[in-house]
Amino acid sequence: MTENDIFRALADPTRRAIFEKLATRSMNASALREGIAISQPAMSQHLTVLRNAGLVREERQGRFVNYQVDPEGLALIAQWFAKYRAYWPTRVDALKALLKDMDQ
Amino acid sequence: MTENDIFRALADPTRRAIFEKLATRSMNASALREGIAISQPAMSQHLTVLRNAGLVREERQGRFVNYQVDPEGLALIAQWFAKYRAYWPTRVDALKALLKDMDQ
DNA sequence: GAATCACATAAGTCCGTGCTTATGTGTCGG
DNA sequence: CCGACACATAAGCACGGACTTATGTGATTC
Repeated sequence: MTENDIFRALADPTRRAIFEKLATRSMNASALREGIAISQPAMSQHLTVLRNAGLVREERQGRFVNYQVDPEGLALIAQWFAKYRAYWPTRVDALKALLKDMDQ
Repeated sequence: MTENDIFRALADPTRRAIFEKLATRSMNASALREGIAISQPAMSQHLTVLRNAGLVREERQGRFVNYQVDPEGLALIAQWFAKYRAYWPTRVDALKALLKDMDQ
């Protein structure tokens, strides 16, 4: 689970699609395949890459494996981007709104 | 300059090193090579990738080409991460400090 | 307990990509 | 203008990665 693992995991558009789908709600590998044209082994391999990157967590439930977003990977990569926040043209207003959200 | 271009550009550790070096101060391609074991053509190719991703801007100055961080690419990718900010374990205090910095 | 299901792993193939060497293009100094 | 310099582009190669088919593993159902 290194910075490099995370960037390389997110470099693949299929894996980003998987991650984005998991961000809406946690689900198992079969459910993840719905709507994404991909074979079962390919999905399994992608999930392994995402898991090794710390972007996804797995939890066995009988013969199913439930997957969910792992905050650790996101935190690590958010830290990387924070180093360059000076270059972000982010509006202060948008940040204030975000802060308000988090306070609630 | 798509989301995919940016992620793929950042997937390479050498390109991240180049970008990080440029984030400290803008410089030309020769100066960028110092400290990074890389040939001149390889550096040129990496800079092309970073430029196409919108992560870097170039500005001709005589026979030199000065490179600097382009905020556009960072903004686009920051937007992507913002979608998953709900998963970030970011401290509210850290955000408040950031907000304070930006107000100044 | 045998078949089926959900998923992982193995092995092979193909294509993209990062490197190299060689050469091209444009700019400056003498 | 002519050599040197800063950088870009071309072409070829070698490796990694995403896919495939085939098979393995463990849990469930009847």
